[in-house]
Amino acid sequence: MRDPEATLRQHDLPVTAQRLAVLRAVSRHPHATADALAESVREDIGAISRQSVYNVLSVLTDNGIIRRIQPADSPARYEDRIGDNHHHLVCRSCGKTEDVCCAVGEAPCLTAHTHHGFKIDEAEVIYWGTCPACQKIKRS
Amino acid sequence: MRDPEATLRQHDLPVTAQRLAVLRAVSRHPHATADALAESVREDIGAISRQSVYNVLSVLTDNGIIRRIQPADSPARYEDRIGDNHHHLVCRSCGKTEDVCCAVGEAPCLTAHTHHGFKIDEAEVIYWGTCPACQKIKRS
DNA sequence: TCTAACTTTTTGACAAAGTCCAAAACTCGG
DNA sequence: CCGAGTTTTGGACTTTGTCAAAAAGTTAGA
Repeated sequence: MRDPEATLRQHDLPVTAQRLAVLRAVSRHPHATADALAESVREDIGAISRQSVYNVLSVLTDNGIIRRIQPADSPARYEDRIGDNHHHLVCRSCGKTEDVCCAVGEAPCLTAHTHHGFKIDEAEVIYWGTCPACQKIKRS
Repeated sequence: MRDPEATLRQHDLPVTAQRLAVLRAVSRHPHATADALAESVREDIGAISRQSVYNVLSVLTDNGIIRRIQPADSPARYEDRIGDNHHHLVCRSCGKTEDVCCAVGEAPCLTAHTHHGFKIDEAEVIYWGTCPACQKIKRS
C-alpha cells in the first residue's frame, strides 16, 4: 500500500488514525487475523477498540481496498494484495498462509461444469498442506 | 451410504444408536450443518446431545467416512459423498450448497506453481455465486 | 476558523459455533 | 453376563464476531 491516506480519500472515506493504522498493519502483516492486527495497531498508535478493528476491516473490505480470506478452522485473515486473482496455500497445523499465483494462466478451474442455475462470481482455491516448519516438528 | 452398521464395523468403531442415526441423517441431508443434523437425528431416534453430534461427526470425519466442508460465513457442513474429488458451489446469500464435478478432468488446478516448501495434500475449490431462488428474490 | 451535520469510535452486552471436562451409560470380547 | 474400555451426556467455558447507544472525531461550508 503506497499511501494509505490517499487510498482512503480515493474511496471517499473519512481519514481517521484508526483506519490508517489498520491499513499499515495489514500491509505489514499479510494474512494476519483481526486479533493480530489489533495488537499490531496498538503497538503503532497506542490503543484501538476491538469493535473498531472489525468496523475498519469491514469498510476496507467492502470498498475493495483489502481482501478477507476465511480458511476452515481459522478466524478471518486479511491482505492488501488485491486484484491479481491469486490463491492461498494454508498449513493444516499452524495456519501459516502463503500466496500462490493462479496455477494455470487462464484459470480453467474457474468454470464449473454443472452450475445448477447459479450465477457464479468467484472461484476460490485453497491448497491445504503442511509448511516446512511443521513438517520438521512432526518428523521429530 | 449402503449399510451404516457395516460401515462402522469396517472401521472398528463401536456401533451405537447415535452413530447410526447421524450417518443416516448425513445421508439424507447432504451439506447439512451440525445443528440441522441434530434436529434430523432427534426426529429419528428421539434425542441426542449436542456434544454427541459433534463427537460422532468428528469420529466419522477422522475415519474418512464422511467429509466436512467449511465455507466462509457458514458453520461446518457434512456429506457422505467422498472419494470422488468433487468441489462445491455455494450461494452467498442463503448458503445453499451443490456438488460440482472437478471442472477439468485431471485437475490442473491441484498443482500450485510455487509451493513454498509446503507438502500439499489437497486443493479445495469453492465456487461462489447466487442460487436461482436468491436471484429471483433480489430482482423483485 | 468555526460550526453543524454526519460518521466513526468506543463500551458493554449478546450470539453462534464449537470445545473441555467429569460422571453416567453403553458396547463388546471373553 | 461381566468387566474393561468407550461413548454419551450435561454444563461450563472459549473464540470470533455482531448489535446498539453514547461519546468523539471528520469534513464541507459559511
